Amino acid sequence: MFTSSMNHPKTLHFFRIILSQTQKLPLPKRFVSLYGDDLSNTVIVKAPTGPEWKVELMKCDGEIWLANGWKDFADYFSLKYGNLLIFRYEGHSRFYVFMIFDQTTFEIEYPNGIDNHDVELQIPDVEEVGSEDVVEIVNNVSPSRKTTEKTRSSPRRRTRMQGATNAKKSEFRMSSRDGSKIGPEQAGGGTSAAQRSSASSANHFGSEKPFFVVNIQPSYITAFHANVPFTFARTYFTWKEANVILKDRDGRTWPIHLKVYNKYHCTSFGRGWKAFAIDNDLRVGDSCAFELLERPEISFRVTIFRNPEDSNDRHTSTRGSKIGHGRHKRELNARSQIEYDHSSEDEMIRYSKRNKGSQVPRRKIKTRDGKFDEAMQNKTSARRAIQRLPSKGTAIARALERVSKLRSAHP
DNA sequence: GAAAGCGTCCCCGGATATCG
DNA sequence: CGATATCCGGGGACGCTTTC
Repeated sequence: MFTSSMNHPKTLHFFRIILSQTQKLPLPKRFVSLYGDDLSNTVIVKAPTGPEWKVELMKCDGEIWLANGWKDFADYFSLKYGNLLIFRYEGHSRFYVFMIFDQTTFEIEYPNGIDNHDVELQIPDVEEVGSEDVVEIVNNVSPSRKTTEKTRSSPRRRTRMQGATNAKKSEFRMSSRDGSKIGPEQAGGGTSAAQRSSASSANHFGSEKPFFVVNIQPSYITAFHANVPFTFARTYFTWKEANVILKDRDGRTWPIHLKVYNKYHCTSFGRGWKAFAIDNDLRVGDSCAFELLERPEISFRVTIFRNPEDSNDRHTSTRGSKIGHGRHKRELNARSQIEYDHSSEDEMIRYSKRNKGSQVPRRKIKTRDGKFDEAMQNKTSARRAIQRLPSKGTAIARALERVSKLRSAHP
C-alpha cells in the first residue's frame, strides 16, 4: 500500500527474517518491483551501531539480493537463523537496519549503539504480500498505534557481538528471587561457533523465575550427567540431592536426579539426564534454559535452544520416546535388526546379534559339546535358535523367523 | 567454577547350560 | 522340547579427580 511517497521513498519499511545462510539476503519482491530499477549496484546498509556497510547487489531472475558485503554485515551483528531485521529504505540506495530481533522475538540490543527506540517504530496498516516476509509501512500513522511504549516495557536484551568483548566461560545473570531479572547462570561455556550460536539465543532467554542456562557439551551427550551451575544450586538449593522434574513446553516430563556436591563445588544432573537428552535429541551446541518452577517439589521448565547449524540433519525420531536404561538397549537392538536384514543367513545363525562395531566378530554360538563349529549352521541348530529366541522378542529371532518362513516358502 | 575424564560398581539382557 | 537357571558382556550411573 503505497501512497505518493512511492515515487520518493523516504521511510519505507520492510522486514526480513534470516531463513538461510547469511551469505546474501533477498529483498522483498514487491520492493524490487517498485524500486529495483532505482537501486545502484552497490547500496549502503547502516545500523544503529557500527560503520556503514557497502553491499553489492546481485540481480537475478527479477530478484535482487544483498550479496557481497552482506556477510560481513551479518557476521558483525552475529545474525543467524530466525533473526528478524527491520529495514528502512531511505532512498538513494541507502538502507537503515534499525531493529534486530532474536529467535525469541526479543529485540537484540547491541552495546555502545544508539538506543533503537530513539527511532520510533510506527506500526502502520500492514499489507501482507503473500508469503513474503515484508510489510510496507506508510508514513501517516495514527499516534495511537505507536508501539514505542509497549516495546520499551519489554525486557531489554543485550547480546555479545563478534569482535566485542571476549566471551567469558560463564556468565552470572541469574534471575533473583523477587523476580527482578538479573540474568541466567550458565553452565557449559562452550566457545565454538556452534555453541555461541544457540548460546547466544539462550542468553536472550528471560524469565521472572530463577533460571540457569546449560550449553550442551560433548560430555553431556557421551557421559550421563550434565553440570548445573554450582552458584545457582548454592543459592536455591538447601539439599544435597533430590529427584526433580523437568517439564518441556509440550507438557512432557522427565524425572531426573540432581545432586549438589558441596565438597567439590559442583552440581550435576545424573540419573534421568540421558533419557532427557535422547528424548530431546540434544546435541553439542544446543542450549537449555531451566526455570525453577516451584519448591519444595523441585521442577524445572525447560526451553531448548537449538543450534541452527545442526538443524538440517537433526532427526525427530526420538522425539516423544521415553528411553530409560533398558529401553535404550532395545533401541540399539532395533538398529541391530536393520543390520541383520542385510546379513547373510549364515551370519545370522553363526553370530549373536550383539556386536561392538563392524570390525569385531560377534560372539559365536557354542554347540552343546562346547565347540565352535560350522555345524552350528545346520538346520537343527537354526531351528532351535528360532524356537528359543522368539519368546524373547529379539531382533535376531525375528530375522531367523523370517528365514524359516522363506525356507518353507522356497524349499 | 566448570568441563571432562577416569575408575568402579551395578544392572540389564542375551547366550548358554541344565533340568524335567 | 520347553522352561528355567546361570553366566557373561556391555553400558549406565556415580563419585571423584584433573585440567583449564
